[in-house]
Amino acid sequence: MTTPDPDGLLAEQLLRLTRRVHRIQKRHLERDDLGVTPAQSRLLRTLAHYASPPRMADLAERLEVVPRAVTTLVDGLESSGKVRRMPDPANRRVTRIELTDEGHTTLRELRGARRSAAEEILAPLTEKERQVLGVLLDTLIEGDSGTRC
Amino acid sequence: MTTPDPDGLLAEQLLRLTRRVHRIQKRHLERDDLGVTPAQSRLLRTLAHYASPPRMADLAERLEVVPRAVTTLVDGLESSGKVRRMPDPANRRVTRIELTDEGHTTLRELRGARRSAAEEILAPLTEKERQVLGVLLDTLIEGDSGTRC
DNA sequence: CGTTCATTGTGAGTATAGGTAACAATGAGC
DNA sequence: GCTCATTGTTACCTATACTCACAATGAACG
Repeated sequence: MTTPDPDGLLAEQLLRLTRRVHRIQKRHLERDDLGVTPAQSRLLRTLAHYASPPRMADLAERLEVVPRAVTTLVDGLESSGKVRRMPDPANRRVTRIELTDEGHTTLRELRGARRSAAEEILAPLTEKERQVLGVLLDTLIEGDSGTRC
Repeated sequence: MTTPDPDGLLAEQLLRLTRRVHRIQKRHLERDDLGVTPAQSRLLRTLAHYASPPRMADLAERLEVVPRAVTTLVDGLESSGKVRRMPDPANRRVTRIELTDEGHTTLRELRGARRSAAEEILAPLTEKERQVLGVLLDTLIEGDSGTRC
């Protein structure tokens, strides 16, 4: 009651839980044999949110990683034919990333994997609790950009 | 309202948040220059929970990693003088892990780092919200061992 | 025009965290 | 004794993300 978070217990729970999320996600991805890693899956999903092909830098910002990390992810996805690097005619420094047809297909199949993984992870929670958790996590994530710099 | 978690959104928030936790934790550890990685910090903290020096296998189970991972962590901590491998007189296969004096000192200093890291992470939440989050995370973590096997 | 400076993506290398597989030493059961 | 399980470790592989340096390009400005 007095000390709900003595010395980072909550952060520890968070990390512990995430190792679990990671494992489950990986297992579901492997089960469906989609040939993408969790991080690649995230990039694919992010990609789908754009109306027009984003630049590498855009993806880096969205994914909250350094640009170099995006290069690695796109390398993998491109070599497996899920995305395509497209030169930007207006600015020859930028390359835009586009989903291929196969990428779209994978993305659809991925939805199933993601859904069942999420279901497994969130099984112990009721609908209501999931909503609450969602709000709390959102607050924490939002809080980041606010307190930054 | 109708679909609080369309296709693993919650899991994604969780992962995203954890990357943030990781970064913050790492930064705080580096700031204090304690010479331990986040995972090593976790092992040290786990170690403190035992009344008598645990075996490697015990630590692996508690940390939810394969024994091999513990070997690596202990290697690092031993080479920096924070823990000591002790042979078990009763069973010559097992090695027990003990905190050194320096390890105890580091652990104390670590508390500060952990606390400030946790504070930074949880800043956007009220006391009450933290409690709720704690319960939810606990439920999720507990749910694991239940549905396993 | 040329010089300087910022932007963009990437090569090279590193660190962290984790995993598998094989194995040697040891203990336990018959 | 022989067989089998346990314990930690050696050797190696993967995924993720980082820093640093750099080449190519674009922008600003004298």
